[in-house]
Amino acid sequence: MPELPEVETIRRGLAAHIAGRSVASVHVHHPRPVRGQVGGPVAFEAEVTGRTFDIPARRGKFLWLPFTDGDALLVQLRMSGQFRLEDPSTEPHRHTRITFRLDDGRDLRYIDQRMLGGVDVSVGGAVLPPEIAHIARDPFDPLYDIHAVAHDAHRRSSPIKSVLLNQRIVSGIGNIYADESLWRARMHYARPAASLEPRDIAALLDTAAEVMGEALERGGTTFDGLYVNVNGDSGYFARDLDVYGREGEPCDRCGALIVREPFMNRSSYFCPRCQRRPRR
DNA sequence: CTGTGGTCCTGTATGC
DNA sequence: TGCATACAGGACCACA
Repeated sequence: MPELPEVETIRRGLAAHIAGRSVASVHVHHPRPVRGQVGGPVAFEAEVTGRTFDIPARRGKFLWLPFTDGDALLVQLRMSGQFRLEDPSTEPHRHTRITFRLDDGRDLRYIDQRMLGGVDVSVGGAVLPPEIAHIARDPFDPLYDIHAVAHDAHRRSSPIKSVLLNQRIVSGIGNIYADESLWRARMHYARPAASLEPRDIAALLDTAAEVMGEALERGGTTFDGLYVNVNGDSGYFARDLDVYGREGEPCDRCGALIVREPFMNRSSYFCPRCQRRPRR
């Protein structure tokens, strides 16, 4: 569920509280989120106990919690993963899957309703986990090369939205921010990437970075309890969305009614007047 | 090689 | 009320 702004909000929240903390104990409540661990939950608990966290890092929607020994905890939140830092005396959320007891007496709780994501020990992954070496840099990465991305995209036959969602081309953009960016750029989601000039694609990428930057300032987008920061609080960007989730409501720009269409097994929201469908 | 669709899960909303 | 269906902020993997 979380996209770049939400994951970055979580990363910052964790950075303020777990950097320098060591893990006193670990308890895995459900095996699925550690399914990648050889030896299962028991081995995971033993692997992580006693290690010390460094400053959390992120690429796109991937989060990792480096240990001071050079390894890391690689986290894929996918649709419903979240972290909360809470006092052990508070009642855990019903979907709490892993509890990390820290040496300051607080609990880091990994909560995940659907468990599509997971947590893995990444050997040697402190700087960049090898498991996500194929994930492209995101627009907030200092080494992100927007012109290289635009030229790559320009060679693609697929719809421009598929390009925005392809984490091997540019990472961090998900279904919400893809739709919001396309609306701002007045571009239809089905427009073939190859039909666009690299400069137009670069402008779209700039727009995507702009939208995600604004969302980050608001603490991310929340519709329900499935995205919250480490304190359990919601972000406020949902009230600033222009098209996502607004089927049947008037476009903020022209007043035409927002349309929802199926696209790649999910939904695309757009303004039929501002964002003209490509011919053919 | 590239691009698309099914799949992994649980929960909520909606319609009959 | 019960039941069925659709849908949900993602990404991997098989297959065309």
